[in-house]
Amino acid sequence: MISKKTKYGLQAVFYLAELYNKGPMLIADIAQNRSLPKKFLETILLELNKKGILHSQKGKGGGYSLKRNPNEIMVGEIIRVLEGPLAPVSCVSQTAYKKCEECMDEKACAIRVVMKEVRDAISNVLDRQSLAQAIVKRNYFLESSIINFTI
Amino acid sequence: MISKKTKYGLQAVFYLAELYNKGPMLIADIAQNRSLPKKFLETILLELNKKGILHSQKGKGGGYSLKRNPNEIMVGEIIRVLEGPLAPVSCVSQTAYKKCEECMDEKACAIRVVMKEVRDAISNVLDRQSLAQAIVKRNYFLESSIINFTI
DNA sequence: GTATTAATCTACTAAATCTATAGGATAACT
DNA sequence: AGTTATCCTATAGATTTAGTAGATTAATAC
Repeated sequence: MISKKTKYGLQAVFYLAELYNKGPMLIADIAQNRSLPKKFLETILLELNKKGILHSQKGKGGGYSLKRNPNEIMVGEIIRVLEGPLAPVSCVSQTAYKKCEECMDEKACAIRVVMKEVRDAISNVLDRQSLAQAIVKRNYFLESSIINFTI
Repeated sequence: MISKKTKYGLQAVFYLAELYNKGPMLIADIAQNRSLPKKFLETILLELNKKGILHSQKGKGGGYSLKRNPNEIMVGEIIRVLEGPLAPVSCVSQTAYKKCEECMDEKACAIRVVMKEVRDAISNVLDRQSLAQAIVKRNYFLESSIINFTI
């Protein structure tokens, strides 16, 4: 299960993606709009800023906005910044490989074989799907559920 | 990343899978053989026992063995017992659905749409792969790496 | 250049979870 | 009855999570 921090960050980023090109948004406004704890969100957005996902502007008229087009930011990027590697075990991570401490023989590890497949499966979803695509998909489901309701 | 508890449990279960039909194994032997902390392993195996993965026998000649054939135990089962639901967010879990606390409107959630796909991708790997299959796959890789080495 | 605005930084804390270990109870076998 | 091995409950230290407080820095407006 992903942490609240990651969920909050994703919520904020999706929010900014929907308002892309509408100018910077205040932390306070994002927090209020999405019902997120403001101070906590502050540290999350700061991290996303440092990792090149967001752009910030201080002072009046300032705030946060996406640094790149929502079409060019993959959901996996956000997850990696906030949650860490996608891989279920560090020994199959592509971006942050590390031998498992307790592992005696990596080659002879059945867990590793399975988890490699899991990592790839997760990556195939998260690294191929942009923020924009996710929103389109969400809107499609939302749309069809409204139609079902009104008929 | 999965916890050490889950890794230890998987190691033990794979070990028992390889020794299926060779009679019960002692916790102490499993722990020594796989270099796992014995007392911790004890609580892990107990949990797997209660959830119907393992069979135990007390007294002399006793120990632990798989309750079912390694072909019939999916890796996903073990993960669910030790780590919890496969889903990255509880609102897309098939086995343990629960509305996310911080969520305002599930239908309008872009995170949910993406994470549903992730859950399915993970499940497609873990719920279709038995302990026996994973071991066969591991042996195949091991085999071919030995061949590469000896040539 | 001063006031205002809004992000940045440091540091701290409460609560929960993880990683174990201790020690006695229970059951099975000899 | 004695031995063996799992079962059960409790506990404790370390780490992570979730969040807050308060001062600092930078940009803008006047």
